[in-house]
Amino acid sequence: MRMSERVEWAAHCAVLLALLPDGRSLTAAQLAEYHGVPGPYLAKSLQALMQAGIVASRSGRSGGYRLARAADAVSLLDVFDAIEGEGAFFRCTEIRRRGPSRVAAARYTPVCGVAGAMWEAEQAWRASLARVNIADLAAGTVADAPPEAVAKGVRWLATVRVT
Amino acid sequence: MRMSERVEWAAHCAVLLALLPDGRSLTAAQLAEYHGVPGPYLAKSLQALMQAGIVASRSGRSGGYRLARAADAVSLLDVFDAIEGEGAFFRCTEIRRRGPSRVAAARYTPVCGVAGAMWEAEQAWRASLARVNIADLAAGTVADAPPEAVAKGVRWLATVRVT
DNA sequence: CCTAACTCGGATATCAGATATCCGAGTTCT
DNA sequence: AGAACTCGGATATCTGATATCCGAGTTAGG
Repeated sequence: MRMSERVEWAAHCAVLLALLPDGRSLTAAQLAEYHGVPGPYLAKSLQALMQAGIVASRSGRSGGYRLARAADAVSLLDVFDAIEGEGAFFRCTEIRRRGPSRVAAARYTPVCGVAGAMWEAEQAWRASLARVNIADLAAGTVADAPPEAVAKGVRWLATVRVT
Repeated sequence: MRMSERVEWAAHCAVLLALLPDGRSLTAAQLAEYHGVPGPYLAKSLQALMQAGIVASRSGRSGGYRLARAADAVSLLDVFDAIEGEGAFFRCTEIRRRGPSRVAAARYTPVCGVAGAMWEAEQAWRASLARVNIADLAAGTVADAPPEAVAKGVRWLATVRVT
């Protein structure tokens, strides 16, 4: 069970957008270049972030993407759900209601023990991700990154066409 | 991101094996019939449980599967890992080290913030699953199942060929 | 001891979802 | 008003999961 790489891309894009100066935005192609990922495919993930209301896009000649709300109001869980969809890891197919021990469906408890345990674990996972927001990650990235890498990033930002 | 149905099958098989009378075992075909799932494919999952040391198999004319150790020594996490493999949900591809801000690899912190948060959430998920063992699930299944379903299960067990 | 039947285990087709890409609709600046 | 550039949804390719089969090995019985 592996999550899509696009979650990683989307998270890093959100962090970069959070670090932009006020009013500045970046195009999908620029975000792709900065992260070294295929541009047309990254666009698909940006569309998903758009539909989830995490980023806002502006069309036309000076268009681009920016965060749609404050960075500390976007959790890592929001980003994950935007890319992967909100379906649970575990989907109970009610196999207890199949086979020779089957009785009428109404007689069973609402959730079987296996599904309940899986659901509880998933809630723990979601709660942990919900505690992390993009502002935290952005601050951590700047603090932890090699100073030279930050400087190169700033230089790159000065180079690219302003949108 | 969805886990394989085989995890559900494997968990229910482990529960059923835990409920068997001492010394009794069931063949792959019998386990498949009881759960209403495709036999030859379930066998693949049983092989995975075998390699993980969760169940033990006996070959030959009176062969079958039984739990390899006490039911309370098998966690739901053990079953999950046996089926899905132990690879993490999130695999960091180090995109921070790509693109125009790249510097020498040695200058970076060991784990980036995004990967760290993902890893922590995954640990919470695993810890929750590790707290649930097959003996608990077996007890809960008997307690929660409709009495008639339990009776039908016992009758079925008396019907099938003893291995 | 030999036979025969039945079991598990790994190798093999089929299919869905993810991956990667392209072109059209719409918008903004000149 | 025109032109160029942007986003957005529809389209090929491909890896991994799904479902199945047959052979090797083992056990009970004659």
